[in-house]
Amino acid sequence: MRKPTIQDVARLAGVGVGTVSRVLNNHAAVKESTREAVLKAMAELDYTPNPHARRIAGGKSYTISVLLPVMTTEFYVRLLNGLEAGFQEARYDVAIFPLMDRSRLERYLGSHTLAYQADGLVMATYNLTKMFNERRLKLHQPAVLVDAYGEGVDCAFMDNVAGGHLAGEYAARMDGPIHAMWVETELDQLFTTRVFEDRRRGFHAALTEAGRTADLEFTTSFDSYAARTVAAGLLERTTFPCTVFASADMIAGALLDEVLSRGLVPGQDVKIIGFDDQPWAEARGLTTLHQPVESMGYEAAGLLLSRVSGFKGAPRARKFTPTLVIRQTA
Amino acid sequence: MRKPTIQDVARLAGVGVGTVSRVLNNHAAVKESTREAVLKAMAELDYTPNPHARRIAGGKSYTISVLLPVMTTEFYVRLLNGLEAGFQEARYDVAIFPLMDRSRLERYLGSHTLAYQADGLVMATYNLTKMFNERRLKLHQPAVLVDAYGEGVDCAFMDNVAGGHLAGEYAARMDGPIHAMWVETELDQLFTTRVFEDRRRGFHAALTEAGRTADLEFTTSFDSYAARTVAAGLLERTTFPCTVFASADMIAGALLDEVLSRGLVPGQDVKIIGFDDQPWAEARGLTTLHQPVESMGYEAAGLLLSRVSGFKGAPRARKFTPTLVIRQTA
DNA sequence: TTGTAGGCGTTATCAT
DNA sequence: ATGATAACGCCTACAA
Repeated sequence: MRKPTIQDVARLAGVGVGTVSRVLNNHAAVKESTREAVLKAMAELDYTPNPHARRIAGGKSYTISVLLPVMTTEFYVRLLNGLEAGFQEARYDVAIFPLMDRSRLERYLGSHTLAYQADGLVMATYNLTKMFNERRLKLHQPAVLVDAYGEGVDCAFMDNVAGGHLAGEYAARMDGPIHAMWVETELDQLFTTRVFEDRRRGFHAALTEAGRTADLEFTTSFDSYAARTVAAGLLERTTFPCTVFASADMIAGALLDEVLSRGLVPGQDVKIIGFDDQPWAEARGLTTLHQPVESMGYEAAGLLLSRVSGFKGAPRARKFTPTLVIRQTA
Repeated sequence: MRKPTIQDVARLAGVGVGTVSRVLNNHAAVKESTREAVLKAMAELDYTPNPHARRIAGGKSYTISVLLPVMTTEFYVRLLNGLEAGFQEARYDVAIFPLMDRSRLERYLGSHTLAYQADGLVMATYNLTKMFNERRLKLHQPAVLVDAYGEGVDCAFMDNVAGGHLAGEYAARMDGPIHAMWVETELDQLFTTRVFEDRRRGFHAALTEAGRTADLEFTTSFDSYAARTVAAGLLERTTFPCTVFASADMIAGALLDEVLSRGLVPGQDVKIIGFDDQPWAEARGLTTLHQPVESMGYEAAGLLLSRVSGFKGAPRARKFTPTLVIRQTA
């Protein structure tokens, strides 16, 4: 009752193991009739190749590892969807290795894990290649960065500067003071991300170009309760009408709550621009920046797959740009 | 510059590969002096064993696969933490295979994926063993259910009935009408979970035992905006003071928002009991049910590891019980 | 076009 | 206590 091997298939089909291997990896030159015979034998035995053996024999294991920060946000679900879609088309499996904290990272850098043994590695949000270099560790398989930018590596990333710029352009056209709510960035030097910094840069650039400046600016942690408190502070100090760029939908949602609870009218007294286009954004009429996250993931998969297949060209960087979705709040 | 192998280590240490393998798996009988020599050589070469080769050689790969529904909730992060802690102690790696939808599941059932080839399999939330049986597929490695219950398999699960009961007992002691807010359960027959149904059963049982009954009951989707709307409806219809069992903290949070925005006093006009003890629950003073999720994951890891090590006893089921954390809202 | 044989990195079974 | 050596399941020359 043990799992059938390539030998079993060869025997049943009356061919050599080499031939079976050839049809398995559709290496050219297999007579159609024998190919069919082999396929039939495989089906009959319910044979599936052993990825470990494949890998060990110097071939591919058809597995891609994804190093992903553990965040309970919609963003990563969408990213995963895009990645999976791309890899699945090429019949690759993806295994996720959650990066919970720094100690976890150390383990991966220890380089004995399975993550390290797949055909390719995708690193989301954090550019871990730096670390590999610093420690003079060699990456033994092709890698791609997604939602991050790095020199010398293929990468697919979101242009948060452009996103912030779009928000700024739009806000500059509104009457009344312009405010902003930013998100506190992580302090861990390893796990640091520049998204909010970028959104801010783009936003300010756009305002400047339009001859305007930001009035009040607040920073909050990425937590709806905290954001709500900060939003209250903002509403205390502003005059109306005003426009607020809340650099993440979660923040925008909290602000929206606070606005409504004060009997103010969103889109009129307070114009709100979010960022992310969360699933609920449409229902709440939130004007926000939509990010093509799935496309970014899909593209990253394509970049990596080309490397896995032997592509040797120069590193490629693919930039994705958010689009402004105008709804009722602004 | 290729990765060092056991051969390299053996050569450097001046011993045979067999000896190196022995110290690697600390099989008995290796002279202390040679063991040290081998260890030194491994360190020097920065050697780490190849899990694929280990697996192929009939040994173990020291990798566990976790089949996990992709959900952006704190719950799964905590669960993962517990699982990882358990496996890590035994020096096992864990690879996560995300279950996004039914088609994904089909692939895993196809049984050729790497997920299927680890030393053990943990299935979270969904009892996939049923499916394996229905299709007469054989699981080639030990499996454990976590956050799910199943006959004939080891499992570690949360007693949501008991949790609901605790909420009911507590609510029954309050003055005024008792209401409840439930969460709409998924409709996919495969991906169905009974947690909210269980919480409800326990809750009603407790009320009955106390000679009371639930007054208003609402159902909402698992979304804070929708919940807020439902909460508003509830507050329109009730009299005060009242007590509300919100069967998930996210729902409780939305209700709390609505209560505050109406100038009502939580814990006085409206007593709120949540479920989950989310990170923010303490800051908001939410009375809620705390689930020992990490412990559950840790225990599941232990159960699986014992199987992987050859334990043949009858299936074991470990039940974990939530505890009521009383804060300001009730 | 196809079969045979060597090798991938380990573990396990022999001897010694 | 330890060193050869045969598996493990597959891929890839090489030969036919």
